[in-house]
Amino acid sequence: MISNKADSVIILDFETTGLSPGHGDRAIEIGAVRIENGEITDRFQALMNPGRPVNRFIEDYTGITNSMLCKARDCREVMGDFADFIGGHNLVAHNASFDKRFLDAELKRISRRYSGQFACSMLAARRLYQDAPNHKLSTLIRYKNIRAAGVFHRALYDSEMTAKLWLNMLEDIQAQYGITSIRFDLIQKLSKTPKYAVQELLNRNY
DNA sequence: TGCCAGGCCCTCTTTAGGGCCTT
Repeated sequence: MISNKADSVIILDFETTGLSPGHGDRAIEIGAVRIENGEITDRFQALMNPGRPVNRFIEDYTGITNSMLCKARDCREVMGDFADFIGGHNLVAHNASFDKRFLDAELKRISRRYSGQFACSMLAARRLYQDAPNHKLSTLIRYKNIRAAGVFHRALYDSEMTAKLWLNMLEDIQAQYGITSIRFDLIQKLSKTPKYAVQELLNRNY
């Protein structure tokens, strides 16, 4: 088991009506896990009613139907609970720029904020696993031989898979570079480091 | 009815364009 500051985080995933909150898209499901000391210690999952129907593509892509969303709680209620769940934790998502846009937009609607920093598992994986076929979440799970027993594109399952990938990355950094206490900002710095400079960054033992 | 984004990265770059990722 690993124990360091970088893995005391909330790992989250949104399912949404589309790609852009700036063009009116809304969240329809939030899933998240809390990781502490290398283990999942808490979970959050909720569907939320966006106030309008989702299109057929989203129903097929996520398995979340309009019938399910009609019975779901309002986005405002769910996001209020989720803001309480994340508290002041640092946050991780796969392609974090996407989830951050929706988190910011939904919390703005209820005048809530968060104080944690975001890290992106996809950007970090692009540096660490440069030989992977691609850096989609499902591909990286297979690439790392992580046990998967569920269906991708549901928020809680994707957040759990992202959490397992995140822990694998921390273990790989620890094993390959001997960094015993991996700080969250090292992962953020790694994500912005050019590929050719990754080895140098990690060899510095931060 | 059809279409709509945005951040990051790479390169045949930087006075730009296109692919990757997310739903």
